[in-house]
Amino acid sequence: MATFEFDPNQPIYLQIIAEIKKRSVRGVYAPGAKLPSVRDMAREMGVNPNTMARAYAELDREGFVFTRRGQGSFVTEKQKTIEAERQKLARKAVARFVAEAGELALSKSQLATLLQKIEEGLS
Amino acid sequence: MATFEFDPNQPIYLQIIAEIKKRSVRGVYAPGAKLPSVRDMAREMGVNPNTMARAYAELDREGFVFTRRGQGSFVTEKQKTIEAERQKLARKAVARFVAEAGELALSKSQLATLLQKIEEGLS
DNA sequence: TTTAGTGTATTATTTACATAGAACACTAAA
DNA sequence: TTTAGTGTTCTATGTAAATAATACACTAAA
Repeated sequence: MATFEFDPNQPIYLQIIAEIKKRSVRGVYAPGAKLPSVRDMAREMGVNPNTMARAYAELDREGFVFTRRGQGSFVTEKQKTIEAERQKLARKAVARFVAEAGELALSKSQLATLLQKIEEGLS
Repeated sequence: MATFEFDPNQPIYLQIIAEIKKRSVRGVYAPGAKLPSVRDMAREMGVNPNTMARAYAELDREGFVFTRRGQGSFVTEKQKTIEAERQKLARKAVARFVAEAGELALSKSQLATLLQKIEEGLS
């Protein structure tokens, strides 16, 4: 199976947190859905259960996930929270792109070309 | 002075490498220009000289910088290399944005709104 | 009550990163 | 030759992340 691809230059538990949020945002996990158990998800992604437990605990602490001891961990039922996460991630993506474009001192024409590529890449 | 802002979740030496490349791409350091000494740059960015030395050594290994022992380190004189770096970074920025948009399952209208924001943000 | 499946906690080990401090090797100029 | 300014190397220390192995606490169902 997959064994998720991790960026070796970023803590794994942070990448797991981001991945679970993105899955929730795009509906892979519905609001209130039960997440795979710590051990199952660890096996699925190819990491140590302790690392997965850390990710789950952090998601719980943030309120994005709620945990029932003995039962499992579940994505929040609040659609508002999930929708807020989508907006947050979308804004961050735009902000980063704009920042990077600035840091490269791209000309307007160069930027226009890139934006066109984006639109084409999604058609 | 500045004491550069580093992301605590990414190795500092990698962020330094990226920063020097971006400065070169946007002309802060001209092709062939002498970089500040390891000790000066370390002081400027607020890191340990050993960390800066690691960044310089890596840039040298990549061929983006060349070093003359006893004289200093210099940005490559090959404009081709710098231009290639600009293109690489630009492509990466676009690819990441497209990937993130996909991971969020944004609708076409949502994406169109974001793209418009980008164009506005640069006008 | 027993069992299996949950999350949680603990201890130990390894590795990478960053810092600290010092020394070395080379170059250019006084 | 001496000095100052380069990059380079070395040893030591502290910290965070990840793994490994184990045990504990709770829940639901057999």
